Formats: sequence, structure tokens, C-alpha cells
Amino acid sequence: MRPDSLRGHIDALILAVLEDRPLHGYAIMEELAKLSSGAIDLPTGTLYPALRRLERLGYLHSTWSATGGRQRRTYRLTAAGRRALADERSEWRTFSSTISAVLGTTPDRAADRA
Amino acid sequence: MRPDSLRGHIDALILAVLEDRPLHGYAIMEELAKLSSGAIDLPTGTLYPALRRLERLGYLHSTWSATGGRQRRTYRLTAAGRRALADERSEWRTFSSTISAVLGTTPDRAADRA
DNA sequence: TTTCTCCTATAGACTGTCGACATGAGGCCG
DNA sequence: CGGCCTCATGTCGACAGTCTATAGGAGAAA
Repeated sequence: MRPDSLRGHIDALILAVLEDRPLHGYAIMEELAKLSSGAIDLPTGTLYPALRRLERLGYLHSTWSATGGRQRRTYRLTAAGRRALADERSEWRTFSSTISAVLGTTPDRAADRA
Repeated sequence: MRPDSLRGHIDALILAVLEDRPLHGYAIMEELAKLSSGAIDLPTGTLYPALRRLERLGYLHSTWSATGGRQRRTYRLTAAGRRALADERSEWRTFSSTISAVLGTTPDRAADRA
């Protein structure tokens, strides 16, 4: 996937993987890679600043924990984060059907098969 | 539509509207607005630099013409531009189904209804 | 004559992504 | 014991490309 095409959609992805359960940064990367069959490989230089930004916006809340000697910062969605996620989803639907309409492509059914 | 979410997809949109016939800049804006039911309102500060970039990349070729006293620069797709468009379309399909998979949304059918 | 639409264009601010780098603990292998 | 890999977090500076604002000019319409 072309780098930078994710721009503007990363927030949605992060919020989405945190919907069901809290995760720490590294686990978010792995989860995104898994859900996208390896297509999404979020660099740490993108992920960590994004997490801080989302926390600053009040969409995430983080807590430190130590597993063994390892420090982890675990992020969980706030109520505002859930609302933001709902917005992101609906914006994505609009966006995606708009672009598809212009390109003359019909979005395929990969999401259904998954 | 949130500004900036188009980032990385504008090239595809421009190439797509030029697929069937050459158009000048202003007409491209109108065409995009029309095809997207007004959702896409490309500012001139985005469009014109993008057109020059695409021409520099060899995807477009422009010619000046005068209708009345009005100067227009008309852009047409080159052969390389058509190949680029095909690439953009296939990248869009991948991108779109990837994001949809992560968000857990199924792209809706707006493209079919249009 | 003033204002609207058409039409092109640039400059500068801004923002978010990226690649590279830095740091450190734990685990495994030889 | 030494080295290297994985896990884990984070920053910095470069960069690209979008946006807002601004500019200019022709034709049409009021």
C-alpha cells in the first residue's frame, strides 16, 4: 500500500482496533497488520505520535503497566472515543462510496469474505 | 468530507475524469463536484499544482486554447497516464477493502445507485 | 459600473506521515 | 558470557501535499 494514502484514516483504524479491548502500542501495530493481511505496516514514528494526539483529543486514555520488566502503555477508548469512532465509520462510508463513484469502480466484497 | 482525507487519492480522481475526454482545470473541478454530488470541492490551490505535478510526471499533456477571450489550459491523458489510472484503480480497490475490513464496515452500495 | 461567473495561478502556513535513530529489557543460541 | 533477535516505547527532522488567502483578468448581466 502506498505510504501516505492512509493519511486521514489512521485515527479511524486505531480507534477501531481498540473498540473491543484495550491494547498497547505495539499490539495495535500487530493487530492492524493481522486484520489487513500485512497490508498495513504502521511505522512507530506514525503510531506513537498518533496515539498521543488521540489521547490529547480525549478519545483515548492510557495507563502504564509492567509485564516482567517490560513497560507497556495500554490505551483504552473513552466514551468520546466511541463517538469519534462512530463518526469515523460514517465518514469512511461516505468517502469510500464517493471515490468509488468517481473512479467508476464498485467496491469489492473483500470485507464480506473476511 | 473532511479536508485532507483526499490526500493520496486526488491523482486518481483527476486521471479518472480525464479518461473519457480532455478537460480544462475548471471543468475538472465541476466534473468532480457533479460526480460526487457536491462532496468533492477541490480548491484551486490544490487542483492546479496537482495538474502540473501530473504533467511533470508525464501522465497528462496540456494545450492552451482560447474560447472567446478566455484562456484555457486543456489537459488530456497520455498513454502513461492511462497506465497510471489503471494502477490507481487497483490500488484503490486494495486500499478500500483493507480499511473496510479493519473498520468492520461493508462499503455501501452508493456507487451502484449512482 | 459594479458585480458575478468563468478561468488560471502562486505563496505561505500547516499538519501529519515517514525513515532513521535512540534506548532498554528479556530470551535464546552458541 | 557475548551477541543478536524480539518486544516495546519514543523522538527528530525531512518532506510532501493540501489548504487558505490572495491575485489577476475576460465576458456577461444587472
